[in-house]
Amino acid sequence: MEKLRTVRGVHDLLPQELYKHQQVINAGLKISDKYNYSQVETPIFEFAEVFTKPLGNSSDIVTKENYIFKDRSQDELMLRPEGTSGVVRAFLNAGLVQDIPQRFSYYGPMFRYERPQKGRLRQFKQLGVECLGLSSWMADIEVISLGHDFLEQLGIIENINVNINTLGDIASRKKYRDVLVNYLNDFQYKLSKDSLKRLSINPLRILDSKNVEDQKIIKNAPSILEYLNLESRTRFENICKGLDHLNIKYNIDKNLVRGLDYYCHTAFEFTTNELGSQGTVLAGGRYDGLSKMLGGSDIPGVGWAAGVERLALMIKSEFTNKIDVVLIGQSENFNYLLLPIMKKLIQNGIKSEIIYTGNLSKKFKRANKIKASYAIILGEEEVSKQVFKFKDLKSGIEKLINLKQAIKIMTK
RNA sequence: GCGGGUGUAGCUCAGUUGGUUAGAGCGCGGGUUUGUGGUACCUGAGGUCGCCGGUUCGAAGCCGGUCACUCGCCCCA
Repeated sequence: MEKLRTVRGVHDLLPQELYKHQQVINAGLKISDKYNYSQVETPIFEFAEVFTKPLGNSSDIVTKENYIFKDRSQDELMLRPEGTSGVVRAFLNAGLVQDIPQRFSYYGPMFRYERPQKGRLRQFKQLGVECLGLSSWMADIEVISLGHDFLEQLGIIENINVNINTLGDIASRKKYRDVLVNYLNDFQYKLSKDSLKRLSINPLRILDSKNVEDQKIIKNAPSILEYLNLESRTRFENICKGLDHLNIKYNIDKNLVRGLDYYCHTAFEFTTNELGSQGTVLAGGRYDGLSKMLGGSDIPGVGWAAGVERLALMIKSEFTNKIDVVLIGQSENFNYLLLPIMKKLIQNGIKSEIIYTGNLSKKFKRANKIKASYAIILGEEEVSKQVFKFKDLKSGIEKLINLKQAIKIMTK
């Protein structure tokens, strides 16, 4: 018992829980399809560069959270830590640059070597969408709208906050970065260790530090919104306007930045405070530089990914396995006669189970336990009369009828 | 990677300051019921007290280590 278990942060999914995941995934794929995002699937492992190049060497995902290994031909492979890079790589490989825009949805397991927590596993599922080939801000709005509809479908949107920010284009960000570093330099002695490290590597990330002392400093830091060039600013304003048109409520969070290097312009997060510290349930943004980082041509893109497990923790629907009918033989000799009957029932879309073992009392107990609505009982008497006994397990009423009649009752 | 909490039956949990055969409820098996369930009653099975080591005459309870879960940090979906 102790010897055989799953590895840390990796869980089995039994019907109860898997059902919820399925609810999330089905809702996500369905609404994505309505927005004309077609489902794709990419491998769960890739050459490591597919992820290391775009994610950037300073990101935690690359430096400490990856599952990286060499296979027997000494290729450096990585279990995918996120979905976007793989989808964009597939898009480039398929030559779809010739046929833009492309809208994709996907879901599947991702892997990150992190300390497990509620809503944070080492193998977890993400469902995401990517809109490739459109630099128009309309695509940003579309994608956020899709995410919003998704969570609305799941019935959890009232517990969600939408936060949005812009990182600007490269020029704006560079300008802002200098201003920010200049500002933060004055507080070097007060910054947390981590933030101090980031001051030279990735100063924007300091903005979403949760360290209390850092936050005091950040509070008065200059805002990127003041350093956007005209193009970046109008883009952001137009997106906000678009969300207003859709009646999507959002907060502008000037400290919202993304951990991954390939993001630019729009960044957004859908968060909840129902899940403790792992409150981000869906997040994404624009990643115009990604395609080029992967060695492709300059293809803009925008998208998001949602945490299936986190969303599953929020939905209420419960799994109940109800069965239409059980087939019961008076003794084991009758079991083989039940098989063709069951086959007919199944062909008519009736969920069935033959209860093979036990005396009649046991069989009915099981019928009850598995929440069967009806029972078909076959014994000597029935066989001689060419019928079977059909019992409504709710009312307890029994009658002798044939298969056709039984199917009629159960399919209406 | 860092810090706090937890680990006793399939599940939820009791277990006094270390002291005989470690308990309950639910669930599971058998029976009351030789062609009939849900209720009720009777009865049974199931635990190396996470694992390893130490202290002790004696450890589920104390100490150390380890593993897992959990909460927070980091980071992220």
